Order: sequence, then structure tokens, then C-alpha cells
Amino acid sequence: MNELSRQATLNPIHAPHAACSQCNLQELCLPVGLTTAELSTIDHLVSERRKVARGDALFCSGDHFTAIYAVKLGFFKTEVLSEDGRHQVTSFYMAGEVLGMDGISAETHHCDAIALEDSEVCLIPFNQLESVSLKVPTLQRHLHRVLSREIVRDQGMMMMLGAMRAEERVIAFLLNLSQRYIARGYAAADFNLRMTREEIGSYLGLKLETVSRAFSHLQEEGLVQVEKKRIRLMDTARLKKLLSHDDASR
Amino acid sequence: MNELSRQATLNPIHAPHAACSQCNLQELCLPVGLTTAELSTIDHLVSERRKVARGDALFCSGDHFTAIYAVKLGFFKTEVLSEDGRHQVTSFYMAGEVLGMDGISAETHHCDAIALEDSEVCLIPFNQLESVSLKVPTLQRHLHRVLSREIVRDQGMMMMLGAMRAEERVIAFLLNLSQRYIARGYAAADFNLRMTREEIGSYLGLKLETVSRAFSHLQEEGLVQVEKKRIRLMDTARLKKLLSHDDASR
DNA sequence: CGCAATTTTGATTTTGATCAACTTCTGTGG
DNA sequence: CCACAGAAGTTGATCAAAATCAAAATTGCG
Repeated sequence: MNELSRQATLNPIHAPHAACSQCNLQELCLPVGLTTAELSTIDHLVSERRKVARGDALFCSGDHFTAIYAVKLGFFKTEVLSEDGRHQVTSFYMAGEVLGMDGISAETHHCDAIALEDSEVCLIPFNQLESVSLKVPTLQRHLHRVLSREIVRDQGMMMMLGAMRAEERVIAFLLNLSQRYIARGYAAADFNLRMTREEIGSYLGLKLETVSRAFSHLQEEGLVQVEKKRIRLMDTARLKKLLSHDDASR
Repeated sequence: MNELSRQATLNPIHAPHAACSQCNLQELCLPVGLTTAELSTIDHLVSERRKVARGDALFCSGDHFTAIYAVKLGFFKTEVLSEDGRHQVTSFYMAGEVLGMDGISAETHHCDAIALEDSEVCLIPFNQLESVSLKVPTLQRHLHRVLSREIVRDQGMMMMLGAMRAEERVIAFLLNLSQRYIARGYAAADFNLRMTREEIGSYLGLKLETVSRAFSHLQEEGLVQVEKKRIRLMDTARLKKLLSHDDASR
């Protein structure tokens, strides 16, 4: 193990050393609740920062899996595509979130990860992460939490896709984004979308026209302000009520 | 760690000791590719077998998370329910599959797990599993694979819910079941559904009438034989083609 | 600045939901 | 073992939500 971390230290490939212990995203990313000593172990783990230009892929479906990635800066989408042309956006990732964990099971990625704006990620080589987490139980536990959180998130998504009508999905989407911006210390109710209506639609299982109409309608109702990509939530309470209240039909 | 495994050994609560090393589901469940020595370590890990009668819950949403469960025998569904009455089936689990991993992230389960027939599970206390996997890297790796496989599976599900039409979903569902029966050595094309049309519908984001109509239509086309719960796939090749071929629209 | 991409809005069509009636099945108790 | 009640499943008619088609307006890259 030691030679691995030394190698990383000697090998600042693209950027100055990552230094989780200094990172302001600390509590959002992998190293939650570690002691200072443990944290500095992790510093050696994160071997590399990588810049990804808007529109470029961080990894593609079929790529050999070697690492997971913590978003340091920017915004990503992941999408799966089936043999036929069909494809669907499965997630959006913002700073502090970890992506690429779909690759663990078969050592091959099952989706494409595309940067929606110029972005930067911390690369965490997975077998090093596994080695270190054998030594640092707190890290192992946290890794399991991160993996499990992804499972829970996906289940919520399935619920949304299976049981909500179009406008509800859009509301849920906006509230979820807002929630995540709050966690990052940004304004809860005023943010810019980084993705197109089409990408939102794909994510929500809707056509882009339907997303656009939902935005317009929510605006008419005074619930949100939509100004191209800028979204302002005008009445979060009522939005939440619209979600939880609706006819428990489907 | 030792006292934990001893405790387990001394404590055959409901059934004779589980004995992964003897289990015929071995290669489907947790202990893949372990050495004999490693396997016997795991024997001590699986502390208990538990029977769950048809209709009973293995765990419920909100329950404190302590263990994951390998299905030894039988069939389960998991369903999430939101604050309002809305609920949705998120997965089905058959023998050899592992469930309960949604609970890791917050040490609380996020769904209900209900037995669809009289079933039996092996209970794997999660913090013991974590402890042991600190000692057995192969096990740690395998655990990560199992977690990741769940993520990949969910992504496929999202694709299905977001991008397929009703009949395609039903076909995908049947082919998936068939696939999993094959992996268990059962007939690929002739099996009994353990769930109702309503549960299938909930899982697929459809109403039960729609599922029923899809079955009828597929039968008219000579693609499947439906006889109450018994399903025979008459033309797997064509079914697959229907899935991959369809207009790559949505 | 100009052109391609994105977005909005409207008209129409399609899919699947809903409502309803009827049949079949299952399991329980007499 | 049969009768029966409730659950599960099928099928048809109608309706509503979202997709599709189409056109115009806006935006933002290069």
C-alpha cells in the first residue's frame, strides 16, 4: 500500500496535489467524519485532478473501470444507451458528488458521463480506495454509505418515473436541485439550470415540449419564475404540497 | 471479531447453522470466488436463517438497519411509499439474490420487503460483514460488486420506466425474469409468476389492466402463452427483437 | 454577427388510465 | 368436499395526459 501512495505523491500528473484535507467540499464528498490522521491518508489516495471540457466525456459506456470521481467543480450528466438508439439521462452530478460507481460490478462502465460545463474532478483509483479502506474502517463504512445512497436515490427516481404525472416530476426535479444547492451553501430558490429541456425531459421520462409546458404552467401559477435557464422558486411550500398531496392513484 | 463469530456459532436461533460453504446457491449470493478458508470465515458470519410467511414483511420502511439478507428460498418484493398514499414496487428478489442494501446509507430501511410466498432468508449482520471484509479483501471486493450491481440494475430500470412503452416494458420484464431463472438452472422459457398483475403494473409504472392487455396481445401474436400465473415464452428471439428494435423515439 | 441549437406555443393524435361489468380463481369454514 | 366470498384477472368503452407534428421565436456559440 505504501508504495502506491508514494507513487501518487510523486506523480502530480495534471494538477497540484488534490489534498482532501484542504478541500472545501470535504463534508460532501468521500471523507466524512474522518480524523485528521485518516484524512491525510486519503490525500495520498486522490492521485490526480482532471479537467473535463463542456461536452466532453469523463468516461463512456464500455470503458474499463479503474476509478470513481468526485466532482470538484462543474456539472455532469450520466446517460445509458441501449443497443438501439434509445438513450436516457440517469443522473446529474454537481460539485461534491461522486460518480462512476456503476463500473464496480463488472469493472466496466455502464453509462456515459458527460460534462455539462467546464468541470474538474478528483480521480480516486478504486483498487487503491479498497486497499486503504481495509486499513481505515471509517472510510470503508463511508464508502458503503455512498454506494447505498446511490441505491436509495435511484429508488426514489424509479418512484418518480413510475408513479408521478408530468408536472409533478418537474416539481420534484426542481425541489431536488434546490435541496442540493442548499447543501452546497448556494441560494435555495434561485439557480441556473445547467442542462437543456431535452436533457431534463430524458431524465424525467418526458419529451422536451412537455417540460417546457410544465415550466410555463408553473410560472402562470406564480409558483416559479422561469427566465431561460434561470429558475426562481417563488413558493416552495406550495410546491411541496403539490407533490405530496396529489391523488394517490397510479 | 472472534467473539462475534463465536457468539454466532453458539446461537443457532431459528435453524441449523447456515453454512455458506455447503449452500447450493453459493455462486449467486455473497461468497463468490472465495477460497475454502475464506468461505468458512463467512459461515460464522451468517448468523441466522429466518422464515418469512407469504405476505409478511422481512423489514419495513423506517426499521433500523442491522443486516442484509440473502434469499435462500422463496420470492420477495420491495416497495417504497411516499408520505401520501403513493407506493411503488421497486424490485423483486428471488433465491440467491441479496436485499436490504438500501438501509446502509442512513442505517434505516427506505422500503418494505414483503414475501410473495413462504420464504427463507439468511441474515447477514452488516457490521459483522464490514468487520470481516476488513480481513478478507476478496469479500470486500465482492460486497462492492453486489452494491454496484444493484446500482446498475436500478439504472436499467430507470431506462425502462423512462424510455419504453407499455408492451415493451412487459416484454423486458418477462425476459429479465427468464434470464434470472436461467441463472438458477430453471427452465428459461416456462415459469410461474409469483406476483399479481397489480404488482407487475406497479413495478413497471403501469395499471394492472394495461399489463393484462399486454399479456393478451402478446399471446395473440404467438409470442407467449399466458395461463393465469404460468408464462411460457414461445419466441424469445422475436421478443428480444421487439425490444431492441423499436422506434428509438422517446 | 449569423446560423444552428434551443425553446415556446399551438393543433392533433396516440397511448395508457379510468370506469365498469363480468369471469375465474383461491382459500376458508361448514 | 362443496359452497361461497373476496381477490385477481380479463375485456370493453370512454377519457385524459402526454407524445407527436409543426411553426415561430429566442438564444448562444463560433
